[in-house]
Amino acid sequence: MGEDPARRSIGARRNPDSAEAILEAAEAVLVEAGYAGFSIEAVARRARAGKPTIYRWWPSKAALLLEVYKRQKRVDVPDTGNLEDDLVGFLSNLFAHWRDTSSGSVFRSLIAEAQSDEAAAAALTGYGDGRHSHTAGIIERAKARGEVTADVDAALAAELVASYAWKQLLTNRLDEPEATIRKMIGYLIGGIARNGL
Amino acid sequence: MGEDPARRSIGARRNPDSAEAILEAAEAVLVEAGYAGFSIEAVARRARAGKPTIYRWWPSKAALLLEVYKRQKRVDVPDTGNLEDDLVGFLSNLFAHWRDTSSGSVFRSLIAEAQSDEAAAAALTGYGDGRHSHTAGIIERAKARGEVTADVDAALAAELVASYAWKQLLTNRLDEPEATIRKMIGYLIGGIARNGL
Amino acid sequence: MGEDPARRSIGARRNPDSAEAILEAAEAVLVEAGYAGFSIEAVARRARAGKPTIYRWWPSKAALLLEVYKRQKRVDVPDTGNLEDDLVGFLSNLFAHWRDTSSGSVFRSLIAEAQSDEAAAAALTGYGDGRHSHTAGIIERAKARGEVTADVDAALAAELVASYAWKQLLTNRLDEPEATIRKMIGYLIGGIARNGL
Amino acid sequence: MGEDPARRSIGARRNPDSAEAILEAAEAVLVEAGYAGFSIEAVARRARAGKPTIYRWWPSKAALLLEVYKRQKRVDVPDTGNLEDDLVGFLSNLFAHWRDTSSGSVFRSLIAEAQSDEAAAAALTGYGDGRHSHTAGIIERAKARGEVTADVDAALAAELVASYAWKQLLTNRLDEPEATIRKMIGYLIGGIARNGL
DNA sequence: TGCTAATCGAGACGGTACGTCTAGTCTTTTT
DNA sequence: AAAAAGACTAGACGTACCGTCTCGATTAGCA
Repeated sequence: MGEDPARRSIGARRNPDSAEAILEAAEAVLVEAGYAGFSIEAVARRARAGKPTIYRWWPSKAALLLEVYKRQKRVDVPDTGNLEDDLVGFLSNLFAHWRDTSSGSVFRSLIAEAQSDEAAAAALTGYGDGRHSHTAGIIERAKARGEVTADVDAALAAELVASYAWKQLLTNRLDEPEATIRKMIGYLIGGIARNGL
Repeated sequence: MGEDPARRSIGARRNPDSAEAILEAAEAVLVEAGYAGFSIEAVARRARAGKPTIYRWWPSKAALLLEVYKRQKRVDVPDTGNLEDDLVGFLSNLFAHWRDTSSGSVFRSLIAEAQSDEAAAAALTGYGDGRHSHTAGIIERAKARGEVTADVDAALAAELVASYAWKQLLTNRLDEPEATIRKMIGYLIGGIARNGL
Repeated sequence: MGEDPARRSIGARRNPDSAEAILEAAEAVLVEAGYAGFSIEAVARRARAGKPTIYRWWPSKAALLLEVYKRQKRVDVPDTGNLEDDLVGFLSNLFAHWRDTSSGSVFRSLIAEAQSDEAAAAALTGYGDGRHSHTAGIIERAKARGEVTADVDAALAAELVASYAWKQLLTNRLDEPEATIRKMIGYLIGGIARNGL
Repeated sequence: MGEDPARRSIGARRNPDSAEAILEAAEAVLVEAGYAGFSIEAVARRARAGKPTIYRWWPSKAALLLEVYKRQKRVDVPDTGNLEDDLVGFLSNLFAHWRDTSSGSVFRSLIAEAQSDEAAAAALTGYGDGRHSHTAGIIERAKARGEVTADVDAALAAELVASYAWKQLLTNRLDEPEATIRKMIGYLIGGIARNGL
């Protein structure tokens, strides 16, 4: 931040101060100017870093975005002993996290970038798989408690939850009332078919 | 396409040939170069049109994308008399459509564009709402047949289906086997909870 | 100069105001920052022009330099009726011109550029030939007056004079006293050999 | 060249192997890539040397160029007992030397560099003066033999010869036939004026 | 023998400029 | 009035070099 005079090389190895400054700048630019204003130039300017320093460590905008996203604090996954509350709580926390921190902007941008950048797409897939298995854990716990049928594919169900989250994020609808989320989770858990069918 | 010598003004009104050429070029560019290569410049070059001609009729990249998407043949919504088959069929058709035509590329691009362009976001929301009400129709039909509980929010359930479709599109997973789709739809209809809970 | 707001396109043809502004800026940059500071970026900045506008009309730094040089007022070639006075006057005028205007900087830069740019080298050769034939005219006139042996190669003699001028320019010695120039011209006209040899 | 593993420090003093490797690399780069491709970076890469090692001993590109030039074998100055043959021989040898070795490239580059680097200009002037006094020796010898008028300024005449050489070098005309050189030298020695004037 | 000091290769650093691409605006000419 | 054409300013792209810096290893000469 306030360190004037500028950062220098610390020898033939990566300067963590520079890396830090760049990641912080990237996040700030994203928050302030959005994905449209997110350019390597802008990040370099903001971080008082040279463009080559950025390109040296992050070969693409996507790589930078991904690392910025990874640095974010993770959202809490509640454990209430009840599947519905767990899932509703998870989604509520996630939406609040995306709304109130820069995470939402960052992740949206990452998804957008992945639509034109092969590497970003791959990174996103890999990253997403990891996250989903995390979410699937909620369902596995419920399975262990006997709340969920044993033959349910937890990963697939988790994917469904994530899909909903993605779409809300991408369409700027992170402020759904909890009731709506609960209804949605209700459909997933209880189904929409009439009993007896 | 092949009209040489170049199109000319046809007087004080929109030249439908130009509009057509531009939309076709936009689609072609998207298919051949992807969203990354999709620029007004490239479309103008391909369509042998001036950039201002494009900007006159489509104020943004998003508007052009949206119209290209709207021109696409719609996907069939089957009516089998059975909710599960209807939904599985719908998703299968949609994935095939996205896979086999340019629609997938176009829609992906539109979503990406909406992440940095306010107008695109609005257009996408509006468009999506229309589409969802269409999908919701499938559920309403099932409700009428008594397959679905009367108090189910068909729009929300439709949104859930759409969410899944979006995520598969955005993560390049349009080739899921029908069994997976059916399992997913099964969770939505029957829920994942154990009977009696 | 003072025209704010900035220049705009004047339709599908070259804007002479831009060309003018760029050439003036190029000259100014060269005078103020020298060849070392002469970059397309700097010229664009100074001229409030886009880089592509410069590259559109001048494919290389050399082309720009050459045009800047050509725009300069030409140096007077005196006609005193006497060969020695003509040549001394020509060189004195040339040195003064190079010293007192930007021409010297520009031409030096052009020669330097030609050492690394093939196109510049070609342009310089072509341009130089034209100039030398001009200088050779002085000698041809003297030949016509009978001052010079008929079989003298005027072009070669002119080249010799030009060589001296180049070297003085390139080594920052444009302030030689006229006596030195006259001595040098004397050697060319009268030779350095003892009479009778 | 082939010394693997790399050179190391040999203690608190200059490593002559490194100096040698750098000078050789500089020459090689200049020959292979020309002045345009001659960068400290490229020399360091080629020499397997660190950039600071180069900067430590040669503060500028010019200094490096100058030392490379000085290392070159000097051109022979013939002593035929006849002024014209001496000068023609000298120029012929010089042109051949510049053509057939890397000297030409190096010296051209040095002159070019001197147009934007003050230090290079100074070095070039100093070096040139030394060389000219050498060339002037030819004329002094002729003066001693009585071939040349006693009041002739040998240094100035030598400068004129050097000027011609520079210009031929800088304009890529080192392949002039000896006849042309002889004609040029003839003008210098005998003048171009008609006898009796 | 152990310490100091200078040098080495290596490579990162903040910067500047390169030449290309696209954005979005503008004007003229043609229909 | 609208089309084509293409120029305009602006600024981002990703790369190459600039000259400086710090590192860790190396070795000579001084203590």
